[in-house]
Amino acid sequence: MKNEKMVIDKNSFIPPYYQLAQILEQQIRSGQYRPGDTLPSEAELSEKYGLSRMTVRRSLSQLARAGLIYSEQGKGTFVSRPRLDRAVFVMEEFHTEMAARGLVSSVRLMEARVVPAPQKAATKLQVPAGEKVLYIRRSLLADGEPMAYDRKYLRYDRGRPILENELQYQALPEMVEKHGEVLPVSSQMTLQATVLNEEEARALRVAPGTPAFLLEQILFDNTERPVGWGWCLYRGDRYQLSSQSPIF
Amino acid sequence: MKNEKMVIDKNSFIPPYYQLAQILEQQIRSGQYRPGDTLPSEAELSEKYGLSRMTVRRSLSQLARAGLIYSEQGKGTFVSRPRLDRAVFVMEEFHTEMAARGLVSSVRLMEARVVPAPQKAATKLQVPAGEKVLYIRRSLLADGEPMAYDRKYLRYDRGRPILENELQYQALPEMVEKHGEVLPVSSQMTLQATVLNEEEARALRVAPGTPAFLLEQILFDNTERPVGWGWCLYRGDRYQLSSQSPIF
DNA sequence: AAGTGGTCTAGACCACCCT
DNA sequence: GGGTGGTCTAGACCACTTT
Repeated sequence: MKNEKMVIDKNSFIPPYYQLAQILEQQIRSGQYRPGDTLPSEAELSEKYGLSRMTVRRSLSQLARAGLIYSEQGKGTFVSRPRLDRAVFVMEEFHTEMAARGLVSSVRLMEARVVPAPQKAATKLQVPAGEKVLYIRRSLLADGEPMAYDRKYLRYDRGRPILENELQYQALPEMVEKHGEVLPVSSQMTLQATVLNEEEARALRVAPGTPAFLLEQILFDNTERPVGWGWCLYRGDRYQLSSQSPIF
Repeated sequence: MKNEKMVIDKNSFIPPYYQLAQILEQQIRSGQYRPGDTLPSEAELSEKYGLSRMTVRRSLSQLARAGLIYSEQGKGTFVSRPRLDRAVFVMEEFHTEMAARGLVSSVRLMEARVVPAPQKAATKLQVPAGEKVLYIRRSLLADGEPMAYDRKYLRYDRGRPILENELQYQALPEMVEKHGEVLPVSSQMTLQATVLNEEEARALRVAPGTPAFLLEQILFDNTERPVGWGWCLYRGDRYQLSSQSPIF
């Protein structure tokens, strides 16, 4: 096992803080430092690699953000135990996701009406039951094949005419802004596993009973007021989520 | 609209970099700076709040990590447009999840055998087909009720006796370590929506056809060698994932 | 040329932990 | 008290963008 001291190349295009982070990461992954081990102190690393302490700290904080190490004030910096029991799944917006798969995505508007808010929608949108809201149903397609089925209730404060091509092509946030005259700034989503009923299966052109992801979404404006609510169903036979490593 | 200059309280227990981050965040969320707007330059903020540029940069990088702002070299720092179309779901380990819900979790070992690796398992574990591997089936319970059904194949390099209580109570990473004598350091998971077949439904004591999350997991050691593979089924009627805001 | 963010330094003081 | 990490400063040089 070669134990020779790695050095920082100050003429490299790679900044020193990044070089040191790579060196330490390699030493951890190779087992030179094992989970629970204490890393050299910041002062030691600073001295050893000829960097200022601030630069060393930047390397360490990068590794800490990635979950590889953690620090305790007064005690030291330690190698984390691997957390295999925790998964992070990122669900990208439909068009982004399909583009990444090399598919051409499109949207088919199935329905867009101003309706009296049903009880559940009124509750979620915090409007009186029966208040006029915008209800839309859309089919999200990849290479012409339905992949997801989106149903949403949106606040509809002003009597602004609905332009069909806006609904066809715009992402939901812009739609809400156009029609409710407010900009949604935050959202809350839950993901469930479900099976499609007859109507949903018909919309997605699959058999009833097919498994699906159910994504429920609530949109809020900057006063925490809900401005949109609904669900999007993703075909379970075409959709899966992969765990992502923490960003580095 | 009060436009009076907020100030940093240097005697506060809250560090200045955090105070400035809070001030800027409030100004963004209140709409004082809107998406796309340019924030004051680092030099201006430094002068205005009486902080060094490094401290100002720390505040800004915290907001950038949270996704509220972003910087472009030579141009400036800008307020991000809200990304409502992207959801991050975190799936915690079973015991952690149940404890958070206030439930008492337990594990029931249903089967643990050394078997010749089936084709699929051999491929995933990168061992010859028919090689001896450890196969386990476990039921994960909350307050005595089955919530998840876990099936895994593990490499089994040494002829070490299986201690049943280890399988009962230990998390998977430790199990792999004990029996394969290697420490898994990374994993790869995919999440799918599915419906339970008869055997799975029986294990979870629900009706066949019930929706479920299917979590497939591959564990790797530090040489990228797969040491474990299998699936865990989570009852769809009891399990849902909620989107998390980016860490701040 | 002037303004911006990106990186780095060499110090400093503090809070915390251990012995 | 000596070692650790947490925070902050006042400069510096650089790369990039805009004027």
